[in-house]
Amino acid sequence: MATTGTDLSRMREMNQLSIVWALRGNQPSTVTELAGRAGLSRPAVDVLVQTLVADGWAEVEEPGANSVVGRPARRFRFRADAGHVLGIDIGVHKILVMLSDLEGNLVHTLRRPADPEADPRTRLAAVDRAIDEVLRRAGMTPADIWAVTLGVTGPVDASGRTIISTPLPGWTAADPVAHLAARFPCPIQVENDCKLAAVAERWKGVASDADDIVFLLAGLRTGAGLILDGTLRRGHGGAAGEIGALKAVRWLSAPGHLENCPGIPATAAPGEAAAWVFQAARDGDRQAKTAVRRYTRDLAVGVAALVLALDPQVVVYGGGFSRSADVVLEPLRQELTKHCLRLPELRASTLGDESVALGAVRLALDEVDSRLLSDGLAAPTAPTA
Amino acid sequence: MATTGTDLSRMREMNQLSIVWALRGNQPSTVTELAGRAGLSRPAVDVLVQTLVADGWAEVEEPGANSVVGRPARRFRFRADAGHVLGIDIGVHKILVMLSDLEGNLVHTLRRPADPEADPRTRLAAVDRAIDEVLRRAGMTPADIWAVTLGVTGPVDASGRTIISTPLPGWTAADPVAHLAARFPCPIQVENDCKLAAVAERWKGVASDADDIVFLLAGLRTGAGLILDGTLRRGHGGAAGEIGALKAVRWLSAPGHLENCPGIPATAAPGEAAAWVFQAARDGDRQAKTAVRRYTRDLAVGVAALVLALDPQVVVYGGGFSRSADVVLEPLRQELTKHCLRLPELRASTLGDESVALGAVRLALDEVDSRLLSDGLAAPTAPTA
DNA sequence: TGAATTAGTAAACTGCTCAGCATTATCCAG
DNA sequence: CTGGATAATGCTGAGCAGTTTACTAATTCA
Repeated sequence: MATTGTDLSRMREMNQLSIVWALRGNQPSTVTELAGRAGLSRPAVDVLVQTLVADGWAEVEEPGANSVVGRPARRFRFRADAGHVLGIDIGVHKILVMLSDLEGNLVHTLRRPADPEADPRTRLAAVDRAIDEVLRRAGMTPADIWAVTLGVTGPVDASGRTIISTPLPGWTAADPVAHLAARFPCPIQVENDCKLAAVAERWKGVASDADDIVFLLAGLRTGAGLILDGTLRRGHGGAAGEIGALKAVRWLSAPGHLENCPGIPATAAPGEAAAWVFQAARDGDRQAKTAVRRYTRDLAVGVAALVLALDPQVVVYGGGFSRSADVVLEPLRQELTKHCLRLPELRASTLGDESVALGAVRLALDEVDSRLLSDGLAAPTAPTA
Repeated sequence: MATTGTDLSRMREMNQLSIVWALRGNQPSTVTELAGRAGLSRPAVDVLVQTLVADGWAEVEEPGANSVVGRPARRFRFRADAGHVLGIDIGVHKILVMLSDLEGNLVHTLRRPADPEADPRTRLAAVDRAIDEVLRRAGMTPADIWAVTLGVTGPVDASGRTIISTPLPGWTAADPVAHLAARFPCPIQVENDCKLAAVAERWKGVASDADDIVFLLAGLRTGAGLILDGTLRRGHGGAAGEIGALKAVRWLSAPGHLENCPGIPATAAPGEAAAWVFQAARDGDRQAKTAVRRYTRDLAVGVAALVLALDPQVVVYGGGFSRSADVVLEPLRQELTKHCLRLPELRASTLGDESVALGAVRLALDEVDSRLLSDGLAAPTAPTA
């Protein structure tokens, strides 16, 4: 807790930031409203907001039709389009690129299928093409981007590399940060997909009210992302949440119960088998229900370990299987009751397979914010890594 | 991230606090040194430190023999004895009371045996007597105490009550906060013993360099305390770290391997059996070594679950068994290698059975600090709950 | 004894917030 | 259409905190 001394200029910086925080994510606001929100006096807010307008961080909205008595107030709006960030999900089967403004509004979203067998070079080339397409549509250049966050499967270390256990072929040799740094001058971040999805779920998803969250990315692979006390926990080596690696936790084999369920039509695509089983279970098929129960039982051990270790408020069931949460959540709850001391809330994700890219956007925005907090806000320009 | 506006007086408060922070835990310091540490100018520090002296937070040390060239500087010292806190460990077999000044120096420590079968009323009465004795020796009254933290076994909720699973007979009905609040006007806190021991280990123990710590309280009971990103994680319901409740994790039965080891002399006291086995294993006894290996194997599953879930930097082996860490750590390391992706450092606690009370002191001091941060520092007086 | 060095102190200056008052723009009633 | 009521804006002076600069005081060493 090393508090450091403050002087006047730093104080002004902080007050200016508090105005930005009060402006952002709100309707265009009058000076009086901002003064209330930021806890400052009206004159102080006035001059602060003037300099924000002069620097390009905010813009004035001249008063229009106003049904209230008295002189109509000018309203100030945060210029969310002063900068943009990219959130990118590099999945096994797809690439998802999201372009967002500084308020987190999505400007463009682009989805491209990916070859599951592609080597890192090919995969990164596909990512490059997708990014180019998004920038082209938005009429932007890499210099307009303030931060980029990439999501990949497998644990990611501090340098953005995936050392151990990734289902992306050859990915342990890839250095995605270096690859993107060649094109983007701004900060570049790589993060594990489960962690990003957890972040998204707290930002725009089903757990926005909770500070302690265990997020399950359930699909053909199972993973977890942890948010404790409102912030993402990466672990010392970036490998937090990898409980699936424990042999007693059968997350690796759990989806097998679904894929090997008797009765799956031979016509079903490899990725569709699980969906078929869930639907069959929903329709009352006996064998399918057994398969789901077995899957849930294997899943529950790992979830219980996380719940007992962390005592979260909410467990979010997300990932590709979350569309079938209606047949999973109840048996999962029953299994957890057997294992746990205190049962957390169980919720199904609503963000579907966009959660990873969305979480990447949020992390990129956090990066921008932390730059603002440490460097203060001069004119809005892209920070350099 | 709701930044709030600042004005001059708040700024002064913060700078004053930064001087206190720079003063505390250091040798008596000159104004110039403080200015460097706090990042303020010399004149500014001078007037701040003057008011600190006037308020009773600091005292001057007139310059004595000084071998350096130039005018000798006055030195200022934090008045650590301006206030005191109590850290109390209510164990099954013992009660340990620590009285500490504001710098964390222990003024008095008192250990009293406790009846394992005592009901809560009797136990709390014994605690009262121990507290009275400590206060008497220090010549203090309850009004001189600024914060009290109690450590108990079993998970503790936000109100300081232990709802589930405690080895203290009848304790679920006890309300220790209410009991102590009748005597102490200051803030009172109750916390789980494993969590407190973890805090102590990061404060004065073997993990002071780490921010992500899994602490094991190993004894006839096994428990865990978690420190992530440098702060204690309680979990949403205060039950974080209770991985031992999982059936696949055999922490409940693990110490049984030691107690049921053949060859234990009948003369050994019930609590001494384990120590005998550890010693025998150290001496090369075949059966004892097998017992230790079995114990370690059961222990390792739970540790591996925590390590995989959290990816800590350090695992600290503490509690009553930590004296025998030399025969446990190596087999534990081998077991963990089988389970984990990334092996954290393994360290043996050096605080022994004082860690819980010491952690309680640290938490009480944190309480005092957070009061200072939020309320600022007027004259040093005991805060009221 | 005087030069060098460092600490303490006072004054001038900058920059910020705030309170209060005059000004301005709008609505509405007569 | 006009004057009064209402509320936002703009301006000025007061107060406060920290920095800079310069000066004085106290000590050591040659």
